[in-house]
Amino acid sequence: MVELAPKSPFDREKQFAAKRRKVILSAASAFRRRGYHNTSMRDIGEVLGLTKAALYYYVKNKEEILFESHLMAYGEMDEILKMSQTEAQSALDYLELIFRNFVKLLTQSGVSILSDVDSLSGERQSEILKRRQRIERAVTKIVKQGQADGSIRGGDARLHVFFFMGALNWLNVWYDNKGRVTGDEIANHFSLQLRRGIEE
Amino acid sequence: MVELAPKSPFDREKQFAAKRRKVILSAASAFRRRGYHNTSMRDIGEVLGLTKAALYYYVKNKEEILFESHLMAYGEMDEILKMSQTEAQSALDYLELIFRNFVKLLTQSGVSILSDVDSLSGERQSEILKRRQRIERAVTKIVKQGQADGSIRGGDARLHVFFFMGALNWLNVWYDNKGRVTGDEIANHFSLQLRRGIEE
DNA sequence: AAAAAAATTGAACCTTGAGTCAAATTTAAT
DNA sequence: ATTAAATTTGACTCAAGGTTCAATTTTTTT
Repeated sequence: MVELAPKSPFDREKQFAAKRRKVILSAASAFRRRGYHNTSMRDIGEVLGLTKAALYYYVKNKEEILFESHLMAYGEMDEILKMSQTEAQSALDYLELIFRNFVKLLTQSGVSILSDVDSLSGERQSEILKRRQRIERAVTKIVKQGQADGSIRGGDARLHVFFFMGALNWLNVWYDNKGRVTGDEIANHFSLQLRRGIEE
Repeated sequence: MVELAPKSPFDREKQFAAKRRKVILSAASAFRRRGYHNTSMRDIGEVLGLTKAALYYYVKNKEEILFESHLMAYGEMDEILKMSQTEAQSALDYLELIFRNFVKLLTQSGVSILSDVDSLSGERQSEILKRRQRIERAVTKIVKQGQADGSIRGGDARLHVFFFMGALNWLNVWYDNKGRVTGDEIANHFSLQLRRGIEE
């Protein structure tokens, strides 16, 4: 409840933004575990010691929370994709690195890929789908590069991608921090399985 | 609306069971596409030319539909798993075959794996989770056999399984019969990627 | 064609949970 | 300490959608 006391006159906005972010992250985590519709505004507030009414001070409505949590996840994934590719490595190496970081993102940060896209309506839904597509395209592009540079075997690049992106999404369903398997172990295992699955 | 006219006095039950099954399959398909909570009883009825009230002649409530569609999917998967394993083949070959059939099941029959398990309550939820576990265990067992007979490389067998089962579940999200890729293509592609990913 | 059983419906009921708002409380600034 | 702004709340409204049921229509049986 009590945070580090802010002194300078202008962290107002920051303070607000930070708490808003907390709301969204916390909600996203609940959405991931229980699903969007099985999580009430009351539930979301409770975790943070707030009434559901208080949430509306930070967000316009529930859908906005879902929307923003999607944005957040895809934002992080964009960051990972932006990592500069070392010249030396093959496209496969590059892809493996990206995938490893995706796994880390999902297992170690609070961020989670969400799938209740259908609960978003109109513009928001299509924006999120565009973001997902953009990521899929970027990854597919790398796969194609790999097929060109000889590090990745042929075949429908999109199918290659769907396969291992599926593994990633499914991770969200079963992975639980408290399990015996650590995020690093998963990252290692998964990136090897990815590599073997598509290498030349 | 009009079906083949039944004659014998005893297809009553059959008739009823058949229509009930239709209701469930149709609903399952909608759940898969739009999600459980984004599909109203009205929606479900509409597809079949029924009022939502009529549905209650066939099912006790909405949750029962979700429950039964899960059962149906896992029932089919159990069937696939029951296929006798030819002595000759390695565990990896066997696994590949099973996986291929899983993919076919999801792309070609109306059956779909559903994920709204959290919308089931109490007993039902745990029964479904048990069924899923049972399948996962059976598959994991095959992987372990493969590691023993030398056809599958080492590593945490459960992680091997989660990876490609993820691909399977994700399939449900993006695959659409009307797309350019056929179910067979996917089956071929996926089973190869599975094999390569874990072979010794 | 009448009677019985099966199937379907329209109209209501009821619960849940999202969203609103004026008032109360807490925190920061003077 | 006082004031003002920021934050939170309790009580309420409202709509959506699941569920019920008596009445109606359709189908089957005799």
